[in-house]
Amino acid sequence: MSKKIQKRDAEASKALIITHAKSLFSEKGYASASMDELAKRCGLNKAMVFYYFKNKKGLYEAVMREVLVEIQEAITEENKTHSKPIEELEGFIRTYARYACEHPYLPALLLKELSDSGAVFPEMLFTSMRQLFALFSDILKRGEEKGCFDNAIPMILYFMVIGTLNLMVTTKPLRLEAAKLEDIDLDTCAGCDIDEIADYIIIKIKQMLKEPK
Amino acid sequence: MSKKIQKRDAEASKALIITHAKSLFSEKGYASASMDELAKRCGLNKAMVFYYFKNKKGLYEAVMREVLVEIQEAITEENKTHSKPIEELEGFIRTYARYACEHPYLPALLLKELSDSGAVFPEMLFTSMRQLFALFSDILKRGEEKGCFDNAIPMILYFMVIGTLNLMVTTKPLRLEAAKLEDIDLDTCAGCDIDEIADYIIIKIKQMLKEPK
DNA sequence: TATAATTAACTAACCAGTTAATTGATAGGA
DNA sequence: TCCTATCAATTAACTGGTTAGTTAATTATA
Repeated sequence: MSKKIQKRDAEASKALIITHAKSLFSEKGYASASMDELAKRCGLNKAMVFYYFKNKKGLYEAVMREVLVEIQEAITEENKTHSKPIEELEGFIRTYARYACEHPYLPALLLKELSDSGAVFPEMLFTSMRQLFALFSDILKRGEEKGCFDNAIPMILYFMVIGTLNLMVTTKPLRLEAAKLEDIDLDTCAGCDIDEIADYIIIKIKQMLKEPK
Repeated sequence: MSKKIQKRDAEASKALIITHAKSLFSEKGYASASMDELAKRCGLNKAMVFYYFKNKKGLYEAVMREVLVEIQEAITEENKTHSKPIEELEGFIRTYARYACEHPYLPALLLKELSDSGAVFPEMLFTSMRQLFALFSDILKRGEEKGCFDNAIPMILYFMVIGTLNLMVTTKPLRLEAAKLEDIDLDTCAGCDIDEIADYIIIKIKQMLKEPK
């Protein structure tokens, strides 16, 4: 069943649209992303977008679904390789960090959605985010039961982790620019790579969860 | 010099536009905010917007400037009442939290800007954010010199604080909705007020900055 | 030959920004 | 106190460009 190269390939066209839509939406945001430009980037006729995805919202929905499923699967998969809560937590943070850095459309799209309270597309951001948060929350809960974590409020800690990582990824160009100015002595971590950042967050989160003795 | 009520009042019209623009931009984002709708909300003619602010970008600039100056002044003012770094840090977090909660357009606008790397209006977001960050950074630096803080990377800690607070504010409606569902046992802190959240963050940040002995 | 994929050309709505005309406040002179 | 010239504030109506979405015809494939 190997696919031969053909002029017409529904799957290929669909995938092409999603790929370019991911970057377009994350660059411009939902409202400013033009379907004309998307078609041009894909090298397809604009009508194809509506043929496959009904309308702009439908395309955005498909994009968000793919993005969220991807990150969720990556993290869930990685999580299986650990048994101790501390290792699970470390894995969660490191995997999210790497994934966000390699797929920078994710933090951009997520922050845009979260700053809108899901104005464009509530329901599914909702379910997917809830599932990811549930995984994080469970790790902390198990850790508390085993006595290795103390005084954890999962919701706040969750936003601490993904909020910080998302911002560190999306503001990278901004921080690089700020580093060039030398009027005030300010370290914007412009040179830091994502693993260093993840390591630092891990250390600090661990410190936060240490039981006071 | 008391202003009498008159049919024509430039200052009042200008202020009216800014006020409604703040909420419109934070609700819809820059691209989706329509100047027609803004004029309707203000009860003014659309041409007034362009008469006072030249163009949409000019209005957005004015809005962002006001918002950022407001928060910066609030924090700088509060900061003067403290002398010890730990108290300064506490004050910074608590003031930002309260201000963000009382003016929810701030977190919405900030997250939108930061997720774009300042695509709409870079220069001044830049300077203002840098000044606010400089204040935060200085507090940590002084704390480290006095030996009360350890292993602080200001940029990451800054995003940890404002990232978490911004997200907790903007996602409040989302978290309230999530709390109604009971399929999985998940605490979304729907009932938490901003002071409790700020207190928790303060405790955790303090723990993170404790010198290891 | 039937059907799925693709296209060019179109529409109707919207939107930022302009313009020229009009209205209201006000200060100065008679 | 009234008249009026001036200028600032306000308006309705318009423009040109863009956008999401449609349609009917065309081409490739099995």
